[in-house]
Amino acid sequence: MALTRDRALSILKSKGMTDFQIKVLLATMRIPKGEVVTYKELARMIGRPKAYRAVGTALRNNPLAPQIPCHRVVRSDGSIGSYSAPGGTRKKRSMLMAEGAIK
DNA sequence: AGGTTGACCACGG
DNA sequence: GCCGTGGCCAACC
Repeated sequence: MALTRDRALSILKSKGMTDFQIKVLLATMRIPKGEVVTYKELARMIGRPKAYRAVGTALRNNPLAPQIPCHRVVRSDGSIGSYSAPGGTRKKRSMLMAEGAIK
């Protein structure tokens, strides 16, 4: 069963996350399977176009991976980026390949 | 209140 | 492709 936006919001809030972190994670939820966005694009989506570095810091604490698909966020130069959830960057790459998002 | 730490970016060399 | 440098921003100590 898919995680609804409202349910995610209440969980994240109960974790004591900041508004910035919550906005990042909610925006990440909107990335469709089979697509990727960059950290920079994600920053622009939440109205903080220059906070792309902080976006990475926020995703690092994603308590709902991979239900909130932070593995679909990659670097602007096309490289994979990192992944702190169980399985690490290797897992990130394999999930993206399984979704057909990357080579 | 100030310094440090990152799942980053752009530009060079 | 690699590495260094300066810039950026939120969280953390």
